[in-house]
Amino acid sequence: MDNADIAKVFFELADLMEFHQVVDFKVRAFRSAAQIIENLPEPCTDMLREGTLAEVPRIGEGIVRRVAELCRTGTLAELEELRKRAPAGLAEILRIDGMGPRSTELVWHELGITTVDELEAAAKAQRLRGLPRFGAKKEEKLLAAIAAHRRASGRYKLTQAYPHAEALVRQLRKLPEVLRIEACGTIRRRRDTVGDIDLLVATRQEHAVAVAERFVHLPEVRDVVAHGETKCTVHLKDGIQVDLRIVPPESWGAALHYFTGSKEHNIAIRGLAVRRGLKINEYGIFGEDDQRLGGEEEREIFAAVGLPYIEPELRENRGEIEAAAEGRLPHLVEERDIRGDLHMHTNETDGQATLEAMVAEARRLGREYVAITDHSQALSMALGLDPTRLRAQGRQIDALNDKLGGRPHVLRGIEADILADGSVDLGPEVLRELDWVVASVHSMFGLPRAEQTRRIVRALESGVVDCLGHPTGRLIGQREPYAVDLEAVLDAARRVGAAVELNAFPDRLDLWDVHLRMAQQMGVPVVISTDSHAPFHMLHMRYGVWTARRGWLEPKDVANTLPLRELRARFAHHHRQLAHA
DNA sequence: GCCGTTTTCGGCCCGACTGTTTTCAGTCG
Repeated sequence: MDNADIAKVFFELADLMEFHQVVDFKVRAFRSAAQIIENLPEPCTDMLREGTLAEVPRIGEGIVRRVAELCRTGTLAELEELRKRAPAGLAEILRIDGMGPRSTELVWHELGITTVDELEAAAKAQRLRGLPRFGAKKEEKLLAAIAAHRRASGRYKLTQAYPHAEALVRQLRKLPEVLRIEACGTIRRRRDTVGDIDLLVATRQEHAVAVAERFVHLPEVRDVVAHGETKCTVHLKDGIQVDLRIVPPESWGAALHYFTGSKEHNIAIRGLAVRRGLKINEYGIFGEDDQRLGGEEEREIFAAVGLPYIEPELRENRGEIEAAAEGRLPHLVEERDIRGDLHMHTNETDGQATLEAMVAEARRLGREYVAITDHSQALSMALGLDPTRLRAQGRQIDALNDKLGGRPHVLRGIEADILADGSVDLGPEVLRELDWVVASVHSMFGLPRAEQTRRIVRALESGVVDCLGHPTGRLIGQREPYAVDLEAVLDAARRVGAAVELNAFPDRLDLWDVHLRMAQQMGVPVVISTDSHAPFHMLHMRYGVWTARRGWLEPKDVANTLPLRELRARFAHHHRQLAHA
């Protein structure tokens, strides 16, 4: 069982316990344990074996015992017991907006409702309104929520939601009443997927109603879920939910911190505040007798608990508070640190633009170097290059370099397929003519974990690979990562001095936060690349940088922040090896 | 279930909105 499997069990356990009036704090403890296990930097099972699991904060005796049981038997006796007592469909009902544990339990016990379909039927037949706290309006809202649940089922890619957030912010900023505005929540923390868009506005008290009114009437809004004086919720025309909060300017910093989250980070910060006799809420920092001590700027929140400012991307309660307290917060990489882009395609294979057009865009963006890495021959559906075509492209690149005088410097590269047996698609006699070799898996995603791991490790150990492309192969919302022991892969990369890619393409963002930290801790360089198939894709670099920041990466961890000469020196060993092959 | 410069017991973040209440529970973030 990997960390995600174990986390899932604890999430389910917490959900089921909620139906059975188990002490709320116990449920929360399981849920927080699930979240922590999901994000552990190494396999939970290894930590259990080594006895280090219990050292993790908020993982105690009870959780360790259950993890051991899980490893031994594959399940938990108490989970099986609860599953027998609560029908499986209740978990889905719990995800309907407006249905919490108490209401779900109520409709189950009173009306025997155990599925979303049954809930919908009961609402339509007006059979819910007899229950306490259920009325005609609640039935109506539930029907709408069920429809929304079926439509939206889940989360949006950050790269889908972010432009919406930008557009809404741009429009509201034009209102004279709006003093400050920013998107918070998962958008500001740059998580790869977001459930909704959180907007925060600062305005004078007397203007709050007017701002809320303007917001719910924006042209993008399809329907209004809630419309209060300080809080509104709407759905946009494409289904995404937007929450707007309105606060007075003196509360801006406190609210910005509060609505940026994460929830776990906020709880930890508030816990520190409580110990200092302070109260922090979205309106400010308060001392004895509720005396207001600050909250206009976000920095004041951290200062109140004795910490330096913590970047939003780090706020997941994954050690950032301890790091801040000890003065060892990372100096996160920024987009302007990026000097080159080392993965892109042209219309020689499956790209949409010519070599010249791609390089022209890189020049416009001020890149110092770019690597042209078209597909290799094995990827026939993308018209992969054989040695002859690759050499012809190389001559074109040489000519372009002469013409542009090295602004940017264009590197001859390839994205070579890693074949089923772990060999690299092109031989050393061809690869030695190149400046940059990316190797990627594009087939046989379903191999068993051990085999997939062996395959990728073998490709790295060939010694000809500069960078492993999109190491997990996931496509957000479409394809799960392939089963692979990433720690073993990273260890192989470290041994042979290869980099791993952070693929900035919106569907991929692969690697992501947990892996990036693992790579950093193991000393494996990361390359942030756009995998561009068209000139405008090069703008996706920002998504890659955001993801890198979530992985605590500093410029020194990212190889393409290096000047070209140093980059070449760092990977020269592959090319020396090739020359002698 | 977890945790401890106030504690091995007794706390555990906090406020807005809604619908149904005749004073508030449930839900959400």
